[in-house]
Amino acid sequence: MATSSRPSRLRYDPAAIDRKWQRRWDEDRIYHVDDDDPRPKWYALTMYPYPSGDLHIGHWYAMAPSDAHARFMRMRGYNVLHPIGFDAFGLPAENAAIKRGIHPYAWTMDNMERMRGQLRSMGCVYDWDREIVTCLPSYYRWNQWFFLKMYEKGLAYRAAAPVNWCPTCQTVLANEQVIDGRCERTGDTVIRREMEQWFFKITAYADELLDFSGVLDWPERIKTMQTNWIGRSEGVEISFDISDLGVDEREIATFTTRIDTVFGVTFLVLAPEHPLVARITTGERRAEVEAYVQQAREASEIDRLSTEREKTGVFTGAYAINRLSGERVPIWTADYVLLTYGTGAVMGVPAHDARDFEFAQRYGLEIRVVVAPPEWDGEPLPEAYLGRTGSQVSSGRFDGMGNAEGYEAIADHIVEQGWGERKVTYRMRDWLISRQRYWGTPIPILYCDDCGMQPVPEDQLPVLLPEDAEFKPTGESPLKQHAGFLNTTCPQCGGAATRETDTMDTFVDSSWYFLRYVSVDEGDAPFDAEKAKLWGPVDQYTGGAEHAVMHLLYARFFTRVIRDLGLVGHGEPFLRLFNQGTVLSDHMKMSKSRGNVVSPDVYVSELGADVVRLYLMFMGPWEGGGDWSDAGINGLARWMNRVWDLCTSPTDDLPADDGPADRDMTRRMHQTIRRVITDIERFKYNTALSAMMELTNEMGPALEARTVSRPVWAGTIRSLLLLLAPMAPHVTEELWERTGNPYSIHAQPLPEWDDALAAIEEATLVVQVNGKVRDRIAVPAGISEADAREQALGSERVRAYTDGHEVTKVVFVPGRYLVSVVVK
RNA sequence: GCCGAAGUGGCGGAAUGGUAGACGCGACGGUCUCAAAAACCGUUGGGGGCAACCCUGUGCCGGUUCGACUCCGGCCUUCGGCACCA
Repeated sequence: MATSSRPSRLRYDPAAIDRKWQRRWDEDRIYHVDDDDPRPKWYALTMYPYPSGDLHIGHWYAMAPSDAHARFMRMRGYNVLHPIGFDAFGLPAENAAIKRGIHPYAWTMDNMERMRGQLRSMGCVYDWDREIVTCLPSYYRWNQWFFLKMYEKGLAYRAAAPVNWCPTCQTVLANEQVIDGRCERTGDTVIRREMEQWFFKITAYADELLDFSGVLDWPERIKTMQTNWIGRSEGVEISFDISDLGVDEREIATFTTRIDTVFGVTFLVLAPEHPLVARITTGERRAEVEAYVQQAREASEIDRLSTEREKTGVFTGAYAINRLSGERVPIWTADYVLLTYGTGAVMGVPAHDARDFEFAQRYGLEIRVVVAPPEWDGEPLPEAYLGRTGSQVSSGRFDGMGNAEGYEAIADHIVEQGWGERKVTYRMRDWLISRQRYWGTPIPILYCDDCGMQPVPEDQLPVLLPEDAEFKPTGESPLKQHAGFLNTTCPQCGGAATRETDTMDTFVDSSWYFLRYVSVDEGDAPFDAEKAKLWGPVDQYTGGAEHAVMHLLYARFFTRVIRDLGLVGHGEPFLRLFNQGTVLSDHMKMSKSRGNVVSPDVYVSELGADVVRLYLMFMGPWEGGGDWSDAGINGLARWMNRVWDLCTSPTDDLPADDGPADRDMTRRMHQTIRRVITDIERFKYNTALSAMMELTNEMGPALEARTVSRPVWAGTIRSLLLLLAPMAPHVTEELWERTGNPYSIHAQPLPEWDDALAAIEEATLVVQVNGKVRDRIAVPAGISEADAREQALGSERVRAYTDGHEVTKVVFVPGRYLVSVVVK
C-alpha cells in the first residue's frame, strides 16, 4: 500500500517494536497507578469515548497528545493517573438494536472489545485495571443512588416539558432524529408536545456556576460561553391585572430587565404554549389563535428566536390592565416569546425593545417613548431606543428622572404596592434528564395507586435494565411493554406498583465518571472518599470544544451536589481545561455518510503507532484541529528514520573531545530542551517537534563531518530521546535500549537546560527606517543600546535613507536587537 | 438568528506590537542508478532587475503606532454550540 512518495521502508520494523514494548510494559505493569506513591499526584483525564465501533483518527487526535502530556508529567516526577473508560449508554446502540436486531448490550460490548485492542495499539499509559463501563449495573446503580439523593434534597423533580413528538411513531424523537422539522423515519411533521419528565435543578447552582474562581486554567472562551449560556439577568417580575376576564387567574406575571420602560407597555405577549392563552382567548378570536398555537408547535426554538425571521403573532381578544398607568393593553400571543424563559410572558415595550418594536410595527401597535434619548426631538423613533442613558417621559410621577434612577424608583414602587418583586432569572433551564428509551439508567421511581410516587429504596438498587427487551421499529421504549420490569410492589404498602420507564440522559454518567476512576471496584459507595480526596479534582482535563457548555456545566453542577452531600471537598471538577480541535478529511468533518472516515489502523500497522502519534501532534496546534493528509504523515516517517539513523550510527571515529562543533551543538541542545519543555507545557506539540527537527537537521551534518566529539554527541542523543519519549514512546524505548541505557526510558526524568549554555553569542541587529527593514548587522550578544544606535546610524545602507533627511526619532527595542529610525 | 472561535505561500502551519513564511509536505533542478524508488544536496510567496537590490504581500475596508498577522471599529467567509448525538 506504499504510495509513490512514501519511504520505501523504515529502518526499523515498527510493528515488531510496538509489539515488543507494549508486551513488556504490560508484563512489568509500568503504567500501574499506585495510590500510595509518595510523589505529588497529577490527575490527567481525556474525555472518555462513546463505543461507536471503531477507533477512528479523531479518537487518536484526542488521546495521543493528552497521553504525551501525561507521560511528560510522569517524567517531571508526578504520580500520574490517566485512566480510560467507555461512555457506554446511548442512542446508537438502541438504533443498532432496532435496525439490525442486535441487543444494545451485545453491540456495545463487542464495540468496546474491538476498541480496547485499538486503544492498546496507541501505546498509552492507561492503567486498564481502572477501566469504567457506564452501562454496567456496577456503574449505573450509582447514577440511581445520586438520583435518590437529589430527590431527597428536592434537586430532582417531575414537571411537564415539551418533547419532539412524532404522531405516526407515537414516540419521542431525539433532536438528531428530526430533520427539517420532520421525523427522519416517517417524514411526518414533528410537533412539540408536553409530557411529564424528570429534571435536575441545576438552576439552584446557577450563581455558583458563574463563579470560575475555583479553576486554575480554563480557556476564556469556554468561560464566556458558559456565562452566556447561564444568562443571568436581574430584573423585575411584574403582574398585570386580568381580574375582569372571568378566569381563575387574577393576573399575568411578566419578567423584564427594563422596568424603567413600564409606562411604555402597549401590549402583552404570551408564549403560544402559555396555559392562559386558551382560557383568555375570546370567542371570535379562538379559531385564529388555535391555528397559530398549532403552527407554533411545529416551529423549532432556533427558528423562533431568529432575529431575522419576521415576527408573527395573533391577538387573543383579551386585555390586561397596567397597574402603573391604569391603561388597558391588548394581550397577544407570539412565538418569539418562549414559555421556558422567565414567566413565558413579556410586557411589550416597542419603543425600547427591538423585537417588540418590530412586532408593533407589523401589527400597528402604539410605539410610545418613555425613556427619551439624549437630545430627542419628540419625533417617532426610527428604531427602538435601547440605551440606558435617557430620562423618563410619559411616565407619570417618575417623569424627569434619569432612567437609571427611574428604574430603581419604579421597581421600589411596584414592590411596595405588591404588584411584583425584584427577581433574577436565568436563560439556563433545569436539566431535563428523562429519556423515553431503553439503553440508559432506569430512573429509580415507582408509582403506587395508593401511595403515589415513591422512590425506590436505596437497598433495592440497582433497578436493573431487563435483558430480554424487545426492540420494535416503532421506536417506543421497550420498557413500556415489559411486564417483568414494569410491575413491582410498593415499598410503602406492599401493593401493586409500576416502575418509571424513563431512563436517564447519558450526560448523567459523564457528570461524575472522573470520581469513579479513583476506585472502580468500590461496591458500597459511588467512590472511595479517601481516594477521591487523594486524587482530588482533575488537574488537566482535555476534550473536544463541542462539550464547552453542556457536559462541562453538568459535571460542574454534579460535583457541587456531591460536595454538598459531603462526599468530596471540592466543587470544581476540572482545574485546567484544554479543548483540542477536530481532525478533518478533505476539509470536511469525517462521517460515515460522507465516507471520508480515516482509520488509523492501516497507518499503525505500516508505520507504527509513534509515527501516527507524531503526525497528529505535528499537523498544527492541537487546539486548531487540522486536515488529515496522507502525504504529511510521510514527513514524520522520514524524520523517525533520520532519528533512528542518528542514534544507531557508529561513533567510534568521532573525536574524543574538543569537537569544533561541540559549542554550537551544546547550545542547540540546550535551546531545544528549553523549547520542547516549555512548548509541551502549553500543548504546543507542533513547535516542540519543529525544534527537535531543527536539532536533528544540525546533528546530521555534524556527524557526517565528524566535527562533534563523542561525549557531546552521546549527550545530545540522550536528550533528544528523552524529549521525544512522551510523544513517541515505542521507538524511543527501543533506541534507549540500543544506545546502552537501562530500561525504561519512561521512568527517566526529563533533561534539564542551562540558560547560560543556551545563550546566543552573536545576534543580528535589525535596523528599520520609517518602519522598513533597511539593514541587518551582526553584533555581539548583549550589545549596549549606545553601541547599537551607533552601529545602526553608521550603517551605509541606513545612511542611504537618512542622509539629507532630518532624523526625528531613534527607537531601540531592548532584548530585540532592533533599532527603528524615523526620518522626515 | 444568537453565543463562541478561526482566516498567513501550491498545502499543513511558525512568528512576547519589532527580520512575515521557522519546521514539514508538495513541486522543480541535481547527485547516486542500466533505470526507477528510496536517500542525499539545492531552489521554491508574487512582481521587477545582469546584479547589488527594489517594490509588493498575512480574508475585505478603515483606524491607532516609529512599526500591525498581532491592538481597535465595521464587513465577508468558514467552523463549534444552541438544551433528546455524545
